[in-house]
Amino acid sequence: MGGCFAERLGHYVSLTANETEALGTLEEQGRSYRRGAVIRHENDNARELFIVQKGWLHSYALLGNGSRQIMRLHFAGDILGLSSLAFGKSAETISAVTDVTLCPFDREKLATLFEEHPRLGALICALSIAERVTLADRLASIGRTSARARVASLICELVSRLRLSGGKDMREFYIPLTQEEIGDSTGLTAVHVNRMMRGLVDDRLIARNGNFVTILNEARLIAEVNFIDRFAQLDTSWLPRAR
Amino acid sequence: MGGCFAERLGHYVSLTANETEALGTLEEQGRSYRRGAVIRHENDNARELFIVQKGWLHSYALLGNGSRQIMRLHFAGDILGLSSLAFGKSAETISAVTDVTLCPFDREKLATLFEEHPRLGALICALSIAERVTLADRLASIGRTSARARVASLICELVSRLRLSGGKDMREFYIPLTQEEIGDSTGLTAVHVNRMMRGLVDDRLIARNGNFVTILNEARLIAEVNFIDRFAQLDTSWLPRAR
DNA sequence: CGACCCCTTGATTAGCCTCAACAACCGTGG
DNA sequence: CCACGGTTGTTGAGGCTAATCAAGGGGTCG
Repeated sequence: MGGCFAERLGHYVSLTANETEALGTLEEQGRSYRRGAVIRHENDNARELFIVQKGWLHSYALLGNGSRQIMRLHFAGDILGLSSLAFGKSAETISAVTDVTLCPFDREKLATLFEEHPRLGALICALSIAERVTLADRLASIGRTSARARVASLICELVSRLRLSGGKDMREFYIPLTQEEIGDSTGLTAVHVNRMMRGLVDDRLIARNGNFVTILNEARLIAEVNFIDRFAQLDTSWLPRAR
Repeated sequence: MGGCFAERLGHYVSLTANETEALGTLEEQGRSYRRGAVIRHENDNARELFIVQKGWLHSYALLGNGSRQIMRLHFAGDILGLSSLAFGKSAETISAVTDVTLCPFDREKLATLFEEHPRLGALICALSIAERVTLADRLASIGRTSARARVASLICELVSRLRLSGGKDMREFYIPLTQEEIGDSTGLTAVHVNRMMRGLVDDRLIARNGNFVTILNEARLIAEVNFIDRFAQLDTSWLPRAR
């Protein structure tokens, strides 16, 4: 416990002792939520951000026509609720896909961080930009590719992100998403997601067993998709010096 | 021209003399490009950012299947090329929709800005987050709404953004986009964009005359769409103190 | 055991794409 | 000044993809 945020940022730069300490003082006690819990509704006033310590979450918008668009899945290490920095309220609903533990910290304390540790402020800025770019990738996937490619693309994204914590050689993944959730991520109906997954299985690109997905032919899977692994290559060379 | 950037950031906070000066030193001489010029290709190494001084641009991705997804339209005052902060290269192709003038400034100088003017660093961070949220709005539009609603939504977005510089009472707008570009923004074909526009005209929601679009029934237009005007309400209350 | 959720599959429908043809417009060069 | 090619807008016909509607099965939790 403690240091969720430092651990995350430490992936990108070597933190000084000063920085690590400053990050430590941001965080409050971790909080746990049950599967299905709503952490925050769209338009809730929000002065807190979170680091995900354990579990899966997703953020989504509910539309007037009753449908839902999932914007992003969040795993351990991800920063939640950045939109409160820009708007003071949540732009999306955030809810727990599995049981989760979150490390909250206050938005006001980030101001101090920007003042006293400009390198960390700039790094957070870079992370939010990287998140925007992955959203743009998904936009291209949904706007301009077939249903099959969208599903394959989501699988590629999950694989790439899960390997960050699970090791580069992982081939089998536990994916606690319903087909409806996959549909809401990819702009498809659950029924059609089912058919597309079946197609991928029939073509031996993947195998499925309950919520476990095994990658059988990664080369072909990637070939069907416009997948770019963004977070693999964050450039931190321009950041100011550490304090 | 100095001060493009200061002018933009000045919309959100009152800049101190110190801050204005610091922003002024960032900028190099403005550069002009002709309609259709590519400012930057996807994956170009890029150490520069730009502020748009005049004209329209768009950023887009070209997919393996030959199609294009336009991520965002950029107008006067917008910041271009933020993705180079995260990756050191451009995540998207940026090109000029009309003749444009851009004010470039160097990425390295932003590091100094983060150090010496933490408030401005935090503000830039907030702006990049706001941009992410508008991208998420478009994702929901494309993933979960009909062709007609997507086109209407794009019109609403343009109207809202053009009024920022043109005045709140504007009802007629010059929109220098081809129907193909509208399609590439909304995930539709040019042919279908044409039919949807025709529908909006037939229903007297809008009128068209060449590239001019007049809003006839804004209430109904908005009612068909899940439109939220994000930039109207940027929250800067948490920012650190100015220097 | 029943209720509910999720997955699966089939049949049908609707929305958007593709292909095609033509008109209008623009900038260019003869 | 006009002829020309190229781009953009417009409209129709037909086809394909994904949605909708529907029904049944398995699993889990109370």
